[in-house]
This record gives sequence, structure tokens and C-alpha cells, in this order.
Amino acid sequence: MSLITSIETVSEPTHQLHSLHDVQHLFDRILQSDHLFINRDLLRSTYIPEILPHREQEITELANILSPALDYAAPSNVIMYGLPGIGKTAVAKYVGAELEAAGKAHGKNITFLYVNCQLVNTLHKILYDISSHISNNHNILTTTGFSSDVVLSKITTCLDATRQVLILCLDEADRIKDDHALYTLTRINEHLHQSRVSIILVSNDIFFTESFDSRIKSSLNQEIMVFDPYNADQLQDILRARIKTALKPGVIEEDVIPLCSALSAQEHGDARRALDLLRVAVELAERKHDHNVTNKHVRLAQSKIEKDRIAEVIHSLPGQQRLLLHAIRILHRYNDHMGKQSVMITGEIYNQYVELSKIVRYTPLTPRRVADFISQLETLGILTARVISKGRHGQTKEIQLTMPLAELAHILNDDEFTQEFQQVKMKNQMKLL
DNA sequence: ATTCCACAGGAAGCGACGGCCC
DNA sequence: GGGCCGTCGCTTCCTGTGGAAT
Repeated sequence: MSLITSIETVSEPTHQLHSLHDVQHLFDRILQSDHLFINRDLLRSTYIPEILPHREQEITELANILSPALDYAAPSNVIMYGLPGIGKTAVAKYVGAELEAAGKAHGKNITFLYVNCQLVNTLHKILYDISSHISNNHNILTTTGFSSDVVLSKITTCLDATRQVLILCLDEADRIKDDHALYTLTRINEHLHQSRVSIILVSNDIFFTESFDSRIKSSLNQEIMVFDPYNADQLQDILRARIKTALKPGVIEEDVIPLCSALSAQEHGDARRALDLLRVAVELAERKHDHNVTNKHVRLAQSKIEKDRIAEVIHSLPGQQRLLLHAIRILHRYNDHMGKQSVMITGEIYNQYVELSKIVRYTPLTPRRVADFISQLETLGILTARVISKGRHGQTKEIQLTMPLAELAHILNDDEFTQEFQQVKMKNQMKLL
């Protein structure tokens, strides 16, 4: 389907809702349809259940490491390694909550603070997270504008004033930009007299501490826990435990759980993925008013999850990166038109990008910056790129889309740039825009 | 064996920004 | 309102790369 025809198809809905009455009927119909869920939130990976199947050993190990906190002693710092979706975060949060509860029962002040370093990725941001968490009834900084030293000093004063053990869990710790941040955090105890801080570092990257200098390694003084991926049988147990409370009895066909588990085990034993797959499969079945969830729904869910992920990523890209994607789309289409390979190289993509920048009146960024964008798009799974040498014609990158061109065109269809390109296309009869 | 090309990608630095203090 | 602090997006400068051409 050409870009212009695909725009036409989405322009006008065939049926329009005119009144609040219509809307009420619409939702009545949805509510009256068969509900397969009892509680869909229980099939979300963010939900921490009361029992974590196949992680009993890790829970016990972490609990043993952290138990000195109940005597106001500093537990060892812990590094937890393992691939995504295999229960590291769940174990840390589970043990953290249990420890807080045990502290309360024994009259000890223990605080567990979970920080996701994907967003909170600098020392400064981490310190502000700590300060806002421990600030209850204390005059401590909860806003920005202070140097890291000032915030750190306020935190240590507040901690010492309230005698407590703070367990700081830094998830995705490999995202922290500055090694110095970890060094500072691991040495907080040197400033404390009454309280103690212990750190749990959670990472998918087993090599992330390799680059640390010896000062950080020694100040970490860590216990290491390595999490093994779940196998297909273990994933089945996890899913079966969740569906007992999340879904109505008998709505799942016999082979659905084994299929979800097998597909997720193929990746790397990712329980998060297995739960998403099952939840989306049930949602699709519900929307179709089917009474059972079958393998067909799981396969549809698998394709939907992947498409949704890429579309969401593309829509959230900044303007310049979307413009670059338009350049790639047009170049790809041109290559198809000329019967050439769908492989593109950096130089021609950059030239196309500069052309488009003129149309939308953007100042084109430098080739260096655009090269970074290409690497980022590769990281996001939208492109594949490999460095090749063209001999006397220099070194470059061979770039390919990971999705069909039509799919990218469809995703970019409602993009703000598309309309401008359409106007230019009509004015200049440029077939390939 | 040497030269050459078109980049890749690291490092450093700049300016803008948001949020605060004084 | 100027100064401070940390962050971010970006440019500029630079060195490295590797295979075809000479």
C-alpha cells in the first residue's frame, strides 16, 4: 500500500459516536461481554506475589545476608546478576518488604528503598531519591538546586538522627553513568555513627563491575548472587500460580501455558515475557468475545507485543530521529523501486536526511550526531547495522530495517512530518516521498 | 607495501535549561 | 537578578579502521 493510500484509509471513521448516550451504551456492551479475568493486574510483571516459585533458595540467601540489619549492624553489600525477567527485582523487593516488617515487629527501624537507575542514573538523582524517601518529619531536601555534597550531608545527618538501617536497592545499576557515584554511595557508612547503609546492586550485565577501579571494588565488599534463567517447566509453574487468582477457572486451554512458557524459555527464560504473553492473549480472547484462550490467541499476542513495542518506541522518538527514520523509509522505498538491495549505507541516509530537513525547515544535525542516532535506533531494535569496509571507498555502515517497510510506513503514517511531505509531494509530483 | 577513502566512534567542550540559593 | 549546580543535546576535533586501488 502506498503512503498516500494508507493515509486515506485512516482519515475518516465509518461510524461516529454522537452523544454521551452512545458512549454509555458502548461501555455497557464492553462491560456485558464475557470477562475472562478476575484481576488482570495479577498477570502484570510489576505485581509481586506472596509466593515466588523457584526462587526460594535466592530468597533465603538474601535474607541471610541482610539479617544483621535486625541488630543495627551493616549487612554486606550485594550484587545480583542475571538476565532480564528472571526474578532479581522480585526477590529483592520481596526480601526488602519482609525485612522491613521483621524490623517493625522487633522494634527496629529498617528502611528498604528501591531505585530504578534507568531513570535515576546519576549520583545527584539517587541522593534526591534517598532524601525524599527518608524525609518524613525531618527538615530535609526534597527539591533540586543543591549540590550533591549538600544533599549527602543532609542525608547522613537525618539518618543518624533517626538510628536506622537503610537498604538501598539500585536496580539496573549498570545504567548509572558515573562510577564515582557508586564509590560515594558505598562510603556513606564512614559518615554515619548511629545508622548504617547497605547497597544491593541489580544488573543484567555480568561484566558491569569489571570496569570499576580497585577503590570501588574494595569499598563494595560485596556478596555476589547469580540468578539462573527459568526453564520452561519452571515458567509453567509461575504462570499456573498466577492464573489461579487472576483468571476465571477453565478459561485457558490445556496447551496455552506450555506454549507461553516454551516461547519465553526460547528467549532466555524470561518470566516477564511469559506473563505479558499470557495477559495479552487473554485480552485478545476477551475482545473477540471468545470463551477460551487458545494457542491462536498466544500467537496473535506474540506478534502484537512486538509490533506495539516498536510503534511505541518510534512514536516517542524526538523529531530529528523520526526525520531520520523518514529518510530511511524513503531511501528504502527508492531502492525497492530501482530493484536494488534494501541495504543502505550511512552516507546516503545522511544525504537523504539533509534533503528532508530542508523540506520541514529543520537545521540538519552533523554527521557525527546522526551516526549516534543510527546507533541508538540499532539499540532499540529498529535497525541492524554492521561496519563494513568498501576498500578504497572507505569504511561505512550497512544498515537494514528489522521490520517490513510497509510496517514502518504504517507507523509513521500519523507522524507530523508525513503531512508536510504529502504537500510537497503533491506540489512537485515526487513519487517517492 | 603503501596509499586512500569514508566513515566509526571517543573525548572534550560549549551553551541552554531547570531549579534552587543568596 | 546573578550565581551555582547538574544534566542534556550537540559540535568539533581527533585517531583508528580495513580492504580496494595503486
